Amino acid sequence: MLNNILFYSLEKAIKRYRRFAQANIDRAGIAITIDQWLVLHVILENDDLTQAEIGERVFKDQASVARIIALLTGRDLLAAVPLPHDGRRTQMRVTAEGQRVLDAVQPIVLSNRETALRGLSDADLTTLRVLLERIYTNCTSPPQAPE
Amino acid sequence: MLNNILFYSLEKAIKRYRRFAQANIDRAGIAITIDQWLVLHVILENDDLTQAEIGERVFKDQASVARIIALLTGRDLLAAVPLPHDGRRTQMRVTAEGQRVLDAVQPIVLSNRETALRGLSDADLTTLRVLLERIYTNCTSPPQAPE
DNA sequence: GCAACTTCCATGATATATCATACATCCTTT
DNA sequence: AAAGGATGTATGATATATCATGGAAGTTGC
Repeated sequence: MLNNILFYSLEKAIKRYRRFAQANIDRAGIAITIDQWLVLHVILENDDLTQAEIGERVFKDQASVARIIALLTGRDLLAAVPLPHDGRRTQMRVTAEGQRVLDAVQPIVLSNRETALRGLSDADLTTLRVLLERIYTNCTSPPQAPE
Repeated sequence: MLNNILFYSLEKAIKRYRRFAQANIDRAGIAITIDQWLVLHVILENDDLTQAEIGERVFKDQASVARIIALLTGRDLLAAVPLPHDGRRTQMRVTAEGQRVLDAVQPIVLSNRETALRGLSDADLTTLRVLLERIYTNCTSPPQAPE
């Protein structure tokens, strides 16, 4: 039964956290989604990643990243500069407005995390992380034998 | 920094698990999504819930439940019988085909959970659950004072 | 320098999440 | 019974997730 309810607790916690975090951003009057913020943040730190590489860092697939980038570009938080040496790609640049949004969201994200983790010790966090990573790796190589 | 990466681990674990679980259902040749299965399962156990009540049990909102029910009904896994005493509602009934799908998916779900949690002790699961519940409650009452 | 392969991105189709709203139906109060 | 409020459902708009595919551009082997 523990086994049974664990994934409920997981879903429950993550969904609640996401709703909570988004609500706090909304309440601050900042028009960006958490997912868009994540992508923008990654691009700020490394502007020469492919969409697939960005996706790896935020656990999204390339298609999702492409659409998020399109939205960020449409809102002028991100600008695409063609790369001369590779016609398939463009270099992403966070615009001044994008930087403003990042700066505005940053303290909210920190506060969200702090609130969400209130009462959890460092040891708790480590335990949690280790167990979650274990679940991740357990799900990574499919169990079925070669056919 | 622990704080920092925890939510990454959370996202990572849950997304991986969902992909893993869905892949195993797909591989078994069963045409249903995990979310549809969840809703169908809840309805089987209790066929006189409102969409909002179903949503509470699977952490979805009423709109999502409505759409999932529409899909299940369209695939004849679920049938809607009007309730005589309340014209707004219909009673949901899992069809024979729906029951077949539930039965087929059940062992896969059990095996998915077992695989995902391999190597975690009961104590680990309890710890995990307690910590996740704590995150949930931490995010539940917004921190800001009444206005 | 061309064919085959690979990489990168865009996009269609479908499912879900969220918010908001519309609509019908019920219930309560007077 | 009529008005007002509450409840249950459907649906629009937008964002994301996933799979699949198409097309452009790069690379490799010959």
